[in-house]
Amino acid sequence: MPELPEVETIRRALEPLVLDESFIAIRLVDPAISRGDRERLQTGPIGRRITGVLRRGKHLVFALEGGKGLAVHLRMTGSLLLREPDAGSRVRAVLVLSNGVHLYFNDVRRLGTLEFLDDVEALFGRLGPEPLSDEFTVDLLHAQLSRHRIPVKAALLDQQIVAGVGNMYADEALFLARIHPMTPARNLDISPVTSLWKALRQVLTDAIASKGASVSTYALPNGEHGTAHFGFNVAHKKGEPCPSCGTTLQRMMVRKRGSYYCPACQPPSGDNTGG
DNA sequence: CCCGGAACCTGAAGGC
DNA sequence: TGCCTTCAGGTTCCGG
Repeated sequence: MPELPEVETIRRALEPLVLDESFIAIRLVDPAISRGDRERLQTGPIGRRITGVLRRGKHLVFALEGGKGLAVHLRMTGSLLLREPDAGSRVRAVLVLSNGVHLYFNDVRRLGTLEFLDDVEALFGRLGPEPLSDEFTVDLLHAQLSRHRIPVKAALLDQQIVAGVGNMYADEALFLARIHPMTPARNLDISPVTSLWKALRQVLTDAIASKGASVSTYALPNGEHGTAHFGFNVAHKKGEPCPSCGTTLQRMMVRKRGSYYCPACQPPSGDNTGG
């Protein structure tokens, strides 16, 4: 499941391959992948110089001349590959570049999207702060969380509160910060928010260094797998002992999302056990 | 505004 | 063995 570290890893891998090149064809194998107008998606990006590959939250954007862009969202099972996978291929689109590079948008579940952006900044403006940016301070996180009474786990998944955090890294960050996932976001004082801020930055930075977590279909463009999941403390580890205290890790549903946590290290605080 | 829940999608896993 | 149901989760939309 590509989250911020996975998308950032893909961005870093692709940028040197496409910088200053241009798209010469956008082939829609499965037209349903298109978000917005299909005609524009196939014609808009053609011939425009690629000025960079950007990431904002979980969005990957090929920045094009004139403030325009080609946006990719991999959702659950999408990947951008330099070679078409021979087995189990579910190629939904092929991006052909002026230097001969082909990018195969592979996606079993068909939830991923491809969109031509007239204004890249408009997309970016709809998202919350980047957790690894200088702008993202403890005070900003505290301010964002204080506006919501929803469970902190749900708040971390809200892309308008913090951009780029998904289910795995939310669980990992809450574990490091020793915060129960059901704790109402606005109940968190500056002290636990400081712990959460540090945990988010550490978890995301470490995962990027490990080239992302290959727990599902995630792979780098060259087919390589990331190793961040080997460093997970709680995510997808129900029934295993907590690496900190040995207590059996548990899984609970928070807003329909599976949430892994240590009941001893992350005890409920106050009235947050309701479900 | 705030929040919960359904829908989208398909392969894997579990129940009977 | 096989059919059926549920689950996984990022995002968007709808309803209370």
